[in-house]
This record gives sequence, C-alpha cells and structure tokens, in this order.
Amino acid sequence: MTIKIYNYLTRELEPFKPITPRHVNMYVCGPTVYADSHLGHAKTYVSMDVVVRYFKYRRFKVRYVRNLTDVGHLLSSGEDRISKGARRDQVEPMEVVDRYIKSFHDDMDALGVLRPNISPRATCHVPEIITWTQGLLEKGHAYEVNGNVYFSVESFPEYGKLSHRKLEDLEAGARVEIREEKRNPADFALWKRADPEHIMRWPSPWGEGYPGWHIECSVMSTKYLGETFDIHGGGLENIFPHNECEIAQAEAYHGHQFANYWMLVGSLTVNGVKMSKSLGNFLTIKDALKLYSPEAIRYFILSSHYRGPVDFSSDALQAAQRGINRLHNTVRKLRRRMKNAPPAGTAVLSQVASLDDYQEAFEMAMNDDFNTSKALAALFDFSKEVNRYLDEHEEASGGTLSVMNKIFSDLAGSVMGILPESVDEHVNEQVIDGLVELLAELRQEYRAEKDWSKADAIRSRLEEIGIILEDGPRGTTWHLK
RNA sequence: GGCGACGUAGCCAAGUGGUAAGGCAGGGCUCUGCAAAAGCCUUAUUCGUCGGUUCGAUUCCGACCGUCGCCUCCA
Repeated sequence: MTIKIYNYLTRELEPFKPITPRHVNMYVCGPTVYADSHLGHAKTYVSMDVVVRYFKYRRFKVRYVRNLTDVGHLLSSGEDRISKGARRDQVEPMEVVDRYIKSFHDDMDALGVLRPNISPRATCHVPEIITWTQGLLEKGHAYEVNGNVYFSVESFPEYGKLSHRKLEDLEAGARVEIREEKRNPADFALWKRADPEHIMRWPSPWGEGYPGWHIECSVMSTKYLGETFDIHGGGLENIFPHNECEIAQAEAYHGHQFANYWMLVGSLTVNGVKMSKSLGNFLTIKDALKLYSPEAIRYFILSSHYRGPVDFSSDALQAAQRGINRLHNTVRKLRRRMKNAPPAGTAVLSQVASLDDYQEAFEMAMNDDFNTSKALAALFDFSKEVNRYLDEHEEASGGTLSVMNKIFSDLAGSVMGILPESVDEHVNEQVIDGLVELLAELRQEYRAEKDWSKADAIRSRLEEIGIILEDGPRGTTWHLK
C-alpha cells in the first residue's frame, strides 16, 4: 500500500513517490532558539515525528533535517530575537542560543521525539548564505540597497504558489509600513546591514551584516538533502511568508523544483485562539510535563489530524492521560502474563490471524495522510481484544502473547511513541518486586483473619508511595501509580 | 479588504452519496469483603442554519450565521 500525502503545493491527496526508491529526504522548519518551547511547538514536532517514524516502520530510509534558527529572525520591533533573549538573560547571544538549544533538545527527548539526522544552525552556514545571495544578485533575482540585499518577488513569477496568494492581493492588504528602499513591499531581505549596536554581524561583500530569516532554510535544506528533496514540513502559520520565500529563493537559485511535497501542521489553540509567545497564552513543554506524562501529551496531539487545529484545555489533557493509562494497563497486564507463560510456547495460528486485522486497520489509517486519530482507534480496538483474550484464556501460550506484544511495541511504541520503553520495568525491579510481595503476603495474612483495617492500611500506605495493589481471582497484583 | 480553514453527542475527535470510528465523562450489569482493573450493555433518528442537485446528503453545490488562521513577530 502506498502512503498518500496531502500536498499543500497542489492541495490534493497524492500517492507518495520518493525521488530515490525506499528513501525519504525530509526537512522541517525548526524553532528560533531564544526561549523555552511550548505545546504549540510540541504539536508540530510530534506530528512530524510520527511521520518520520511511520516511514521508518514502512522500511524507508529517512534522512531528516530540522534546523535551529539562531540569527536573523526579527521581532516586529526590528530587534533580533536572539539579541532580545541575550538582553533578557544578560548573556552573550550565542550563550542564549546554546542554552535554548539544550532546552529544546531536552524537551523533545522528553516527549520521545526522535532526533533528526542533522540539526543545522544558521550561524554555521553564513558563507553558504553569502554565496546564495551573490548568486541571486547575479541572476537578477535580488538587488542591494544600503548594505541590504532584497529578493525581488516580481522576478519570480510563481511567487505565491504555495500559499495561493497574489502580489496584487498583498498590496491591496497594505497594512504594512513600507520601506521605501524596497522596490516592491513584498520583497524580503536575504542579507541585512548591521547597525552599529547590532552584536551579531558577519563581513560580507555588502558590508557587515547578518542573514535574513528565510534564506537559511533554503540553503540548509538543499545542502543536506539535495536541490530537490521529497518532503518539506512545518507549522501552517509559516506558509506565508516564510515557506513561500523559501521556495522563491531556492527555485530561483537552482532553477528547478524545491520540495516535492509540503506537509503543514495546524496550530495548537487555547480557547480557540492560537497558542503563541506573543499572546502569552502558552504552556511550556517543561510545565506541561509536570502535569502530564509524555505519552499523554503525544496521545492528545495525535488524537486529531495533524493538518487541523487542536484546542488545548486541561480537561482534554486529563482525558488523554486517562485514555493512555488504559492502553498502558493492557500492555502491562500482557507483559506480566508473558513472564509467567510457558517460555517456548508457539503462537496459535487461529488466535493470531485476526490480530492482523488490527495492524492492517492501523496501517490503512496511517497510509491515508497519516490519520493518527483513526490509527489510534484501531489501537484501542486491539487493546480491547487483547484484554478480552487475556481474561478468557488463562493458559495463553507465550507465542501468542508475544505476537500481541509485538503489535503493541511496533504500533503504539515505534510508530506512535506512546508506549514507554517499559511500562513497569525498573533497574531495581527485583528488589521492588520482593518488597512488595512481602507486604502483599503480610496483608494476605490480615485478610485471612479478616482484619480489613490492617490490610487496608498496608494497601493505602503503599498507595501513598505510589504502589497500587489489586486483588483479583488469581491473587494479588500490583503496579505503580 | 484579500486568501484560506473549520462548525459531528456533556467534552475531545474520525468519517462516508445509502443512513454515524475511537477516547474521556455518565448510567446499568459481571467480577468483588471493599476498592481498583478488565469485560459486556448503554449514551447523536442525527452531523451550524436555510435552500438546491439526487431515488437518497452529515457527506456534492449555493447562500447565510458563527469560530479561527494567514496577509511579512510566531512551530
């Protein structure tokens, strides 16, 4: 089955055809590293993470590049975001960059977002950016004024093809304060002259300056992925002007198609309004992780389609936390049973055959433009099936159980990233096992004497330290809260 | 003003030209000393409103209402 992708370039659902068979070259616009990331960033990167993971599951060789913007991204005031961070934190600009790159990686690691193959930084590619700027000047796509170099949008007739915008419409919009030195108000900077007080600056043929924001993505994506590559992703709010400018620069420079498929992720909203730093309505990933597990956050994000918006609320996150806990309960129960099952048991074919249906439903959903919501539904159906099976088959073979476990590991674990490495296995597991069993036995004695207050005291004391005892027909079991 | 997206049960959220996945919450039952977990059953005659096309529309078309995004700050 081929994977179908909704391509923003054509606005159609298209079968994915890689440039090189079985290979995917993919670029995603990364963050500007001047502050802690919030859940909005998490949505974009978790969504794209699952795309990468699914390609890998389908045995594609993926090269994934996600940049880190560490210069040139200006605020509306005209101040560089990094400079702002430096002033705020009272440190060197590059210290800000290092600090928030680490913070970003920590957050992504915590959320189980796989690291890209390459995380290039704009400041490490200034020579290439200068080369591109020169090239675009030579080809007549750019012009220099007072040490600033602008890309001329009129020189690129296809400008607007991604965001479906026309230059005339933009001018009609005209809420912009026009810089007289631009030939067209929509022209954007490739290189900017550094004012005397500007800290981040590099020598260039046009004097000391720094790169514009858009150029880095064109330069770094094609440097590592080729002049034409398969997939370009990012947040939908960057479709214009950022993504549009990337296309214009790259296609004007190389003379052919930039990215074949554009995948844009819908925004995260709060009470219907986009979560953003400027509005102040954000929850940082670090704070979110104090309240919810990484898997719950991923499940929340993946429970709706990546292209659509998702509205954040603590109710929704709590519902996600409960939902994901239920899935983990099933896996925990399954793995417990595996330990006690006959080790060399073989899978019973009739029992295993129907399990393929769930895997197939999952793949069908994912093949359809990564419909994670539908895929998760298949996973919950599967979970129900496993629970039922476990309840009804006391003597399940190890083989059958491990087939079930494999499906969970592959789909919930490897693809969705919503299954922790171990649902309950720890370094000191044996010690903990022993201790808890000892207490459970003790409590068993009280129960035999029907001394419920003492038995319950043990149970609630254990619950206080995070261990839940559960009495069932086959004896007492326990798990961590 | 221009371009675009969305509006499905109490909440979140898939989806299809032929009569509504899944999750959370709620109710009932099984199990159970109690609890928890799990299972079974149950919760939208209806998919913003009004028209049109059709044998038939939530799904296609149009209008309207509402919400939101982008139009050089934003993942």
